[in-house]
Amino acid sequence: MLPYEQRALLLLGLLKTQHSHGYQLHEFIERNLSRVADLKKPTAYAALDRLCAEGLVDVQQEQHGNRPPRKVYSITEAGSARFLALLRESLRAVDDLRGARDVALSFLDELPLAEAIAALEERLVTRRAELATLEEHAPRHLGLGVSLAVDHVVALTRADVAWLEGALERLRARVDAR
Amino acid sequence: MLPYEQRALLLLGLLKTQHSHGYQLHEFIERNLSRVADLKKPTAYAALDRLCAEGLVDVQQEQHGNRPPRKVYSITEAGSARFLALLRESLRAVDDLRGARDVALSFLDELPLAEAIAALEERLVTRRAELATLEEHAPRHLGLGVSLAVDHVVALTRADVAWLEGALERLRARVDAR
DNA sequence: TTTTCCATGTAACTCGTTACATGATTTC
DNA sequence: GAAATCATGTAACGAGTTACATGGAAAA
Repeated sequence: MLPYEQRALLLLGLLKTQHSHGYQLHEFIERNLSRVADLKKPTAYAALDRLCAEGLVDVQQEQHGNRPPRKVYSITEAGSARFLALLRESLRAVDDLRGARDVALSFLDELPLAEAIAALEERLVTRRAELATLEEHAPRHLGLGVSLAVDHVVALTRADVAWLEGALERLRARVDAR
Repeated sequence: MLPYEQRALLLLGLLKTQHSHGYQLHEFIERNLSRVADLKKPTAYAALDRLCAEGLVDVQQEQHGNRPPRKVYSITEAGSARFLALLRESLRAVDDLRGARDVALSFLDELPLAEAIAALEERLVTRRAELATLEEHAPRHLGLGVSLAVDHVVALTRADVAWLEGALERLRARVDAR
């Protein structure tokens, strides 16, 4: 669910530290960076192919015993340069904070108040659960950057929880006022 | 940048109040709902075609003088039912809060600290400007729902600003500590 | 007179997802 | 003997974007 540029940044960034193969990269992302990014397996493989075609990484086939052969990627100089350029660019830019589901909020009035409240309560439960997951065993040994990134997601999630609590309070006040 | 379901919800919701043509709908969204949703013209027209094909809306051609003919859409009963179903569903669900640009945060360490700080300061300026835009002349006469939706975006933007301020403070402390 | 507004679209493009395929190997 | 792991992919699908096309009317 990342645009290609951010995928490239992610993969190049990981390859800068360790040359490794697709499976390994994907696994690392799922295990350690899932709080920050979400990269599907086929998308990751395709991105690596493309990075290769663009000359940003090199490949070597590797085989251990008769396990499936690996394609081990390592970053090139062009890749390093690109990584830095992407990093600078992306660090400056902002993401759109409008969620797709906010459209529904706009039509809240069309639903009986009690039902709207119930729906938002479900939303709140989900978010609180997410927040709990984010806060327990967050990755620590991965450097300042990753901590900041996770912290960012946590901050936004907390804000969403707080907003939901406030909104629910206001809506409940409307019920009582009848 | 909305998935089809949310586009459908948006268009059906507007058509519930007023039957109107594509141009008008798009304009209304741009003018009044841009803080919440972003729907491109070709995407809107395509969505209306599709809603029509699914029997959720009806069309009639209309012509005034010799201005371009209009396709005026009105919601069907199936459309109303669908609207309510989508509304209930979407109100309960949560959006993913991970931004694409958070990947860059993860690699902050790869940049000289001063440069990272400068980049995030730019980010902060942009967000503050967004926040100002959001807060001035926000739509009022559009009902509780829209106010809530805008308020939600505002809350998330404020949280992002606050997070950036905190992060910058911590990073500056690191510079001073050298 | 040039620009903007009205009103609809098409075409070309990139993107990303899901589901499936393969085949050996280690673990339960 | 079944299931999960390792490792790579393909195919089919549908979404959404940008840029362009059209053509009259009103506004600057």
